[in-house]
Amino acid sequence: MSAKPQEIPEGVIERLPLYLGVLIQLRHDGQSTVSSARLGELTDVNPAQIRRDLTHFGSFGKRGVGYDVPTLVERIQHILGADHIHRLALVGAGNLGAAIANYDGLRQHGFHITAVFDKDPRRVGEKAADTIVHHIDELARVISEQGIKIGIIAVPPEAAQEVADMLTAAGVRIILNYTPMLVRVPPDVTLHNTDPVHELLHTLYYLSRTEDASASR
Amino acid sequence: MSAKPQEIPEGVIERLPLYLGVLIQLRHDGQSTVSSARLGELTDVNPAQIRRDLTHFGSFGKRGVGYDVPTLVERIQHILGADHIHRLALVGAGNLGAAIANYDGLRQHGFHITAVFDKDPRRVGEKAADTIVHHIDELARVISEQGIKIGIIAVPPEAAQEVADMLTAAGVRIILNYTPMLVRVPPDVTLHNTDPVHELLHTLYYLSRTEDASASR
DNA sequence: TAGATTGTTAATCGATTAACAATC
DNA sequence: TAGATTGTTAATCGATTAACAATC
Repeated sequence: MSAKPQEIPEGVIERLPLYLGVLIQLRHDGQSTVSSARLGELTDVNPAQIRRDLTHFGSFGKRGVGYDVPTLVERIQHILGADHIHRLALVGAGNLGAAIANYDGLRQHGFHITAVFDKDPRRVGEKAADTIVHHIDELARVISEQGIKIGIIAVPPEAAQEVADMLTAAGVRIILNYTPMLVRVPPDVTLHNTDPVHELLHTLYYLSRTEDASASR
Repeated sequence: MSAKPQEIPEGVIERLPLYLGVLIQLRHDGQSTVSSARLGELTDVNPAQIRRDLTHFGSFGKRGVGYDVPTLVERIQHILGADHIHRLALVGAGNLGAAIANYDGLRQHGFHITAVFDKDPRRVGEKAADTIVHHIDELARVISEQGIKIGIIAVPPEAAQEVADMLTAAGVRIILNYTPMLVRVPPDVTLHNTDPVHELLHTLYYLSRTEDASASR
């Protein structure tokens, strides 16, 4: 009630995972320290911006030296809440679901898929990630038993809204939607859409521009 | 040389696909006109912002009435360069590749996957999207023959950079990278990374905040 | 100490929004 | 005409960047 909520700009939070990715790479390469200048090169972010972003959370560097890589990794992980394990629910065990389940980048960041659901009885009982595929009717029970707060939707588009509703009702707070459907969720649930079409349309603009330029006599 | 390049803010270009998605939905529902106010509700964007965004490209509305839905759809598609067909190359025919190939949201926006490649000889010759899987050694030939400018990387992470290099060398200008690897491309190639970890880490911050709040005594 | 690089302030820049005259 | 809603200006807001004193 006395500590103010410290309104952090959205842009800062978006850049932290970017810094983190590069820092983990640096740590892996055995770099012990890194300057904001070097980090700026690697992330295409202005060094002053990096320093300013970090000061929102404290002072992590040493003047004249730079930032200690392992320490900064831990600090950012802590800020993001990525310093402990999170259980995920994956709904849909088709091609897309299988790709996500096999992807171990998630595990490296502490995201463990501990529940997988599918509607198709033939897929129920199969292995996926490190668990067994449940029928979707079990969703509410399994998710609340495990206290899962993060869900991934990888079902056919027409089922997306229904699945989102089920996840929400079961207590999920973050939803990653891999279908192109716009789904509605209550205000206290954070939704992220991952639609290749969106990205393509966006970049397409720049392609059209340069092609027009070279095509125009 | 005389018409100035009309520097359009990045944010504007990012929002256009969002507007387009909703407008296509509205058109499908038979809505003939829409106001910026209504569009604002549906997209969570300030109506003034929508109007201002559109004026970068002309005046498409009618005062007192709103915007004609089919017309605005066509205008935005034209601005983005999505008013004609684009051929795509997909590299990687595993689970993820198959999911992308089967996804018909791409086709609806004029993105046709006309070339698929894989390293595994057992997959070569299989059907994928509307075409046959080629061996990756054929990549340069097929892409340049078809004049493909957009490529999707859906291979194991360790091969990402190599594939990016091959695509770039073959003349591809836009790359969608579905691996978690940070790949390097020349400045005239636009790269988009789609990494679930990034999104999750980002949203996680907000989850941690609210949980801390309720957990702190 | 001299050199380097942070943390932080102040200046710049650009994007968002409110307001309203134009006009359908 | 009265009501609605755009296009556009001007005001606000916030984010980025340059600059530099603090300090390792």
